[in-house]
Amino acid sequence: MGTMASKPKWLTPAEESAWRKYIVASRRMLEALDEDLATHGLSLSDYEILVHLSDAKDRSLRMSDLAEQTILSRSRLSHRIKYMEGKGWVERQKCASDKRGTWAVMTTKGWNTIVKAAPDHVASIRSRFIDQINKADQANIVGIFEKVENNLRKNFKAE
Amino acid sequence: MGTMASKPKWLTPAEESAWRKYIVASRRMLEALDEDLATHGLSLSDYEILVHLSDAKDRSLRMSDLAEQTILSRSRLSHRIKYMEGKGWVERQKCASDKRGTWAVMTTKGWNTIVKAAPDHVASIRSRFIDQINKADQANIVGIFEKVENNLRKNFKAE
DNA sequence: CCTGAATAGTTGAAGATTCAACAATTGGCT
DNA sequence: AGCCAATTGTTGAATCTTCAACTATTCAGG
Repeated sequence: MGTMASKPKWLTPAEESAWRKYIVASRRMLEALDEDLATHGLSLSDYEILVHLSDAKDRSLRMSDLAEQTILSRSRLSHRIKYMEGKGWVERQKCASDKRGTWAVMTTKGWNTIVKAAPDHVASIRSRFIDQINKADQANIVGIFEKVENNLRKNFKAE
Repeated sequence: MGTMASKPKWLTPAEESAWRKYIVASRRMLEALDEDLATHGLSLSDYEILVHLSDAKDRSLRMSDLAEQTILSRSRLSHRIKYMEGKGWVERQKCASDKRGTWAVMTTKGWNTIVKAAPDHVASIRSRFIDQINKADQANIVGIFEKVENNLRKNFKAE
């Protein structure tokens, strides 16, 4: 990135509007989802962690894979897993093949927790997001954010 | 919201994909913008605070208005302004008409800071978001997130 | 096989954010 | 006027996240 400045090419009103609408609505929606989940004693990251574990083979993942899938820093995940271990939702197991590694393993209790929370959470996602957009928009969203992410990846590599 | 559960109506693969793409790309993009701004010693919220102040009459806003415009909790804003006061970007002034109130007033130093940062920031927004989407998508985005937000407001009122 | 660089994961402290309680007004109502 | 509810803003503690340092291990190359 660096100093890209030359002549600032300001946003047009339409662009600005798109940007602000997006930012504001996104933040509020995330907040709302988080609140909904709080009913089940879960934060959004807790939920994501549990989802990825429940999708994984043996409901287990190496810490670093889990971190990547959930877009959490290793450190953050480590702290979070400690908390979740306390709750009895996950356990840590030493990894045999790579002695540096740790498996995060979902417990039955963790499984039950997410099974209970999932329907409500999906319903919130639906009512707060999916239901607000039609099929065509869905495809658009996918396309748009795919581009956004590819672009990020590209620029990141470049540095 | 409450207990909405009846039969969980899971997301279709297309819906799920739209949702995940959106979430993941959004998070990464925000991160990237934040990093870009860090070059100028600003966080995204600092920037937002300064922008809203610089748009306001006399570059001043009541704390609660500022909080609303930036979507920050009052407490968070209060802490943040303390920090920014330390940086010399803003000052607090007692409000005469309402003795409970406080004005947040942007200083010249604050103004200079944002003037310096703005071109780069706008350029990041452009390269990481706006440029990835065409005119039609822009209109779509506006429409979608307008609906999302209206819906949130509605449900919020209902509670 | 040995060495140095890279990877996995954790840790404690520093920094940021939320939470709950609080003081000081203001506003509406009678 | 007098009272109670609501509003404004701040504060300190609790919680969460980032940051930088660290250990242990693996991997690649000579």
